[in-house]
Amino acid sequence: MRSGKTQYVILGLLTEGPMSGYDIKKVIDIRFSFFWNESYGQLYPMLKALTDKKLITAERSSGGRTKVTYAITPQGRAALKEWLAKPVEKETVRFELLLKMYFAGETETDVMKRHVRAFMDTHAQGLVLLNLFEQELKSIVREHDNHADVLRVIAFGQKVYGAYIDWCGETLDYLEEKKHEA
Amino acid sequence: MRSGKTQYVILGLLTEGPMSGYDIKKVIDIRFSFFWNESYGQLYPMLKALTDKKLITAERSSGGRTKVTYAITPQGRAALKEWLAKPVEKETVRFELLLKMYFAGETETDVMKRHVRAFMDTHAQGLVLLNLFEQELKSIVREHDNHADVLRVIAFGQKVYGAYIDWCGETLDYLEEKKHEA
DNA sequence: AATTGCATGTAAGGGGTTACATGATTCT
DNA sequence: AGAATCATGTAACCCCTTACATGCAATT
Repeated sequence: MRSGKTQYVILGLLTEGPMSGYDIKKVIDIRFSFFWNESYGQLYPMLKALTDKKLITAERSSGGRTKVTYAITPQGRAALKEWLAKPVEKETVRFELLLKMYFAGETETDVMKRHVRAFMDTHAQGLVLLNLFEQELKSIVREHDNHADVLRVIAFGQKVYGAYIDWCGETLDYLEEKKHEA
Repeated sequence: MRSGKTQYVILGLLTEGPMSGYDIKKVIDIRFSFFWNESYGQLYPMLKALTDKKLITAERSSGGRTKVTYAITPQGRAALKEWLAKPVEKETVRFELLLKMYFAGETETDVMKRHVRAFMDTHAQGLVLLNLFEQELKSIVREHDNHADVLRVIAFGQKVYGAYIDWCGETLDYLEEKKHEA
């Protein structure tokens, strides 16, 4: 039982209000992207399963386009709360970049420089988005009271991405030196 | 083709010298644990597959205990180098802690404090191990010339774990305040 | 008229963990 | 003698991504 957290992402998002599977996916892609991801292949079957378990309700729109709006039930809220109380499982991270850095001796220094620079760029871009998201959140008057919690989540991303970028800077310097040594 | 990087971990480690599957697992568990993981269920079948593909050779020990020592072939080295040159794929990270922080409104503040403190503790311990590993590396005379590269990998862990711990400190303060507000 | 976005869903297949099975060797 | 560690391997099972299929609605 490594995971099975898809259900809790769904339940959690539905506490903010009813949504479709498509909406949920969008929110995850945009707001959660730096710490979470889900695919339709996980989401849609799970929405069905949660409906069967009565943790959420499904309402199919009458008329033209098929659209299913899901809402959380009291049982769903209880299940979410139960999970929230459970200890966080040890996450298994996998950094391909570090693997390559570890084996850097088997390739050229320029290859590694490219990898580190690419890593730096993507995370610098990510940081920009996080900063934008932070500003956006701070500007709008608090409609929901989870604002402050979300800011903490964003702060995590900012700190960690900052650390990544720092490391990349140092490592690029190191690689530059290494190159001239050889 | 999300992954399939197990093979390159094996090839990479075997560049340092011949090893058994058991050895490889140990090295990954101890030295790579903060950025990589592998299970026997992945390792052993992959060792067989790599042997079939002639990227590594297998030598079974004669006598008592069954032990298979693997060594990299020139083709294996070439395959590794080829992979090293390929761009690093976007890693998909999943932080259950952040998911819970995002939905913190649905539970008690003390619950979140526990989670954050646990996260802080495990990574503080991890940081100690990383510092030890760094000292150890710096103390022994460089037998292999990959020392400096490995130090860079360790530095990544130190920086990122430092960022985690920082964030935990801030977040614990935030949660403390939040608790007294309510 | 065509493209993009909205919207739901399934099937196949790969990646990965866990649990189990088996047995030798070394340490206490 | 018993426990821990060395050592290899398999099978079941789950999680997850990718690719595909389908079709409506809004935009350009």
